[in-house]
Amino acid sequence: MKQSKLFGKTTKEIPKDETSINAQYLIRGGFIDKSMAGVYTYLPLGKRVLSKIENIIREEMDAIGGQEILMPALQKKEDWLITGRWDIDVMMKVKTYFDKEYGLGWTHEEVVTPLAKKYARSYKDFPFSLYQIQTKFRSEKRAKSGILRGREFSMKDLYSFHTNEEDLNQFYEQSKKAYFKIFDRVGIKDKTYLTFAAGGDFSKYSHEFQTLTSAGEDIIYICNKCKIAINQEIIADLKNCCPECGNKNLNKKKAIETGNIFKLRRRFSEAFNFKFSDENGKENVVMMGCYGMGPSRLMGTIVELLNDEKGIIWPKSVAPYQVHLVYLGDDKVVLKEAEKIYESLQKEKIEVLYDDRNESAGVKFKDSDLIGVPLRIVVSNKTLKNDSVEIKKRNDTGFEMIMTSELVDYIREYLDAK
RNA sequence: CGGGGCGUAGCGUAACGGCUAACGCACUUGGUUUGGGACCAAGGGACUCCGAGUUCGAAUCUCGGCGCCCCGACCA
Repeated sequence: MKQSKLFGKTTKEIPKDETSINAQYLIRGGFIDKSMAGVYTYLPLGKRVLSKIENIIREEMDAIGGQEILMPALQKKEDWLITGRWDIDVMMKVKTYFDKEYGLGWTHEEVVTPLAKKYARSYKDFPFSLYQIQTKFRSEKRAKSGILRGREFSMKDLYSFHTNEEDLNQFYEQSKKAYFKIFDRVGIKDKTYLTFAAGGDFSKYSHEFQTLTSAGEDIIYICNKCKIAINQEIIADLKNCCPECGNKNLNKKKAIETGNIFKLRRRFSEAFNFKFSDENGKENVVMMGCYGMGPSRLMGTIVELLNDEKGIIWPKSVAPYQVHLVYLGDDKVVLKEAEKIYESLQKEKIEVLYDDRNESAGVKFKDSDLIGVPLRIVVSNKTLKNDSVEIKKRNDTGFEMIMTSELVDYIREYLDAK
């Protein structure tokens, strides 16, 4: 992508009504644009990051047998009345000209349960799991912290269906592992803790995945022994969650909830009378679990964690581009060489953002630091004297000179490295 | 939803109740620059959030509304 044609602009000034790091850097870098409180547009750069995060999640959900579907955001009022959740305050409602009401989905049990019931009646159909990545709507009383808590946001929600509790438990454990794989791949695993949290009216506890950051809204207590955390909301139940952790081993921290998994058990299958026939032709109620994770919140969390005073430091896995090719000077020969490199990298299917703008070196470097692409390649008459380019890693201060002819191999090696 | 703060050009800010609402960034045109946010010159862009009121006169004061941010509450 030629930066001169890229829609969106970097800015020097911080929007005065945004104080969170993620919002400031993402807006300044031209990743997102605020539409209203808690509602953002993802600009080309931001959309690329979001898509990459979504694809990582997609791959890991597929790996545990999840099948991707897409359910409606516009939902039937009747099904919400069945579960008694129509009048919950986070529910956004829309009304037509003729006063017909619909709900905007903030979760999808009310859609997925009737759906699953329609197609799965025999024990032979189980277990299975369905997921989607979709826009959710929640009427947050107070949207805050950029894309960490919005009223409209991207969410992956997976629902699993089982004939018995052991099978649910087994899948539940599998999903924990899948979640940590995702956190690992997007570069925030070492700050993310499995956390005991309140379970609601259908199971005593749920598990959250809490990522340590000062921008977080939750207080968790991390057990120094077992590396498991407990949400402040249920800290009184400490002994049940983690018997071996005494009070003195706990470390109090602020964190953001980056995932949440629930054993729904029979809460929704009972409400919708979702039963299956077992081997003996006897009917039993289906067991369910749900597993949520927000790609947009994950994106904000990554920015909160991985940045310096100059801008964002994207992990390779989710960076909008892999390489930022920067050309300096106004020399026609240099420009031509830069174009050549740009084309050769594109031919090699390397994702490259090419700063072809007629800006001063300072502007280009500042923008490059802000956008935070992992590898920066500088082409100037200085580097070309030696038939080489300069390569700098965003997360490193030094740089090295590489022969132009060896550039593709260098990049490949860097990208393939863990 | 309670408390606090703020609404002036795309963004950041300035302007005692008193001339045509000023400046920086960004934008347009021309020229000079080109390894860490360059310079010169000439431009364009504002119903000062909306509505009422006070006043000879309102961006400025008063009231109401709307919006935005922060703290708290809330977040199966």
